[in-house]
Amino acid sequence: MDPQQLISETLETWVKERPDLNFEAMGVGLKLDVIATTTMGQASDKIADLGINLGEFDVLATLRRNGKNGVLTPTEIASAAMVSPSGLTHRLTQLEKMGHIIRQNDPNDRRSSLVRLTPQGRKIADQAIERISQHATQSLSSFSEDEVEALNAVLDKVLAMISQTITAP
Amino acid sequence: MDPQQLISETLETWVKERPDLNFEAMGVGLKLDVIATTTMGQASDKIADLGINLGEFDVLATLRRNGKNGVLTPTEIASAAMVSPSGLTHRLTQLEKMGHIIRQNDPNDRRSSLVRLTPQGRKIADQAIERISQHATQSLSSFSEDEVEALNAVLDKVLAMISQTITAP
DNA sequence: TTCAAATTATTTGATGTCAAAGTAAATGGC
DNA sequence: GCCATTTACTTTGACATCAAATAATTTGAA
Repeated sequence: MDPQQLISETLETWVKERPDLNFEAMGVGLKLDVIATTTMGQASDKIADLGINLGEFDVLATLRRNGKNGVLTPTEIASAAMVSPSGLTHRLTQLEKMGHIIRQNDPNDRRSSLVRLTPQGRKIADQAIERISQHATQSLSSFSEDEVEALNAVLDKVLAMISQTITAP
Repeated sequence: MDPQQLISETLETWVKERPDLNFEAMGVGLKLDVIATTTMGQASDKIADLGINLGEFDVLATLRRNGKNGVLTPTEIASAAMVSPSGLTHRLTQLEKMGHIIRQNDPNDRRSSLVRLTPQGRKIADQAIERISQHATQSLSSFSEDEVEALNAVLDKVLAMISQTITAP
């Protein structure tokens, strides 16, 4: 069913069943979730034929963005990609199988390792970021420059609020 | 790391590495994703001690909102909750174990079944929706009424655009 | 110096999800 | 009325993720 209609019906019926509660803010959350899920799903589709998923792209992108040599430790990647250590291990294993990264010993700390982007991995990362950024731009193409800026501003404000909540629950 | 800072650093480094691409829209998507993920995580935490997760709550809520008798078929629930058939079966099994729903035979169609909310399940659904709606309201408490309305409007516009994309890929 | 505590990465076990196959029953064109 | 098609739900298999436990190593305080 049409997501937009689904959400508005959900809110309407809740108001009818529980008129004592306020659902306006929850509606915002619901919409944000549907939008994010849909958008990420579309982005995932855009790079599916490159053989990687969004989580793996995130790792390649983190290495690619890291400029110069494209080398980081797993800990550094995990913190940048907001993924658990175990989740990262799995992603690195997959990417290594595909030849997009290699794991090397860290000469300074034998507990750790160095993850290095291969030329092939760099190529994949570049193709993926091109498609993803272009798809995003296209998705917002009916918004004016001012509207995008306003959207960015309000999202920044929400993000700032969330950051507070995290540090002070 | 602070999500807001993480996103802005990500965008900055991308601009530096790939000045040929436009990352403004992608930034919007990134922010939406982080906000949605964080918000849903917090909502999940709010109901964790009720023994249900967000997906299970979605099923209970769908039944609870359905007014009068709180009876729906699995197909109806799946379409309202935007979950796959297999995912729904699992949720129903869990909820039945907890005693929040019961599955009955559909007298009119023996392929189908009727999912009925128990009084206990109704109580859990009511507690959960109270907490979730209140948490959402609190999360947006620093926004004015006008700002929330503006936020809603822009999200509606994005949703409308997404609905188009889905039907015409 | 020595050893307990912290750090780093991986493994393990559990969860939640989906796609596709499987099972069962209703529907409708002929 | 018959049988292929459609519909409805469940089961199976695969996958990604996380939390917790584990193993190896470094660090730092006594």
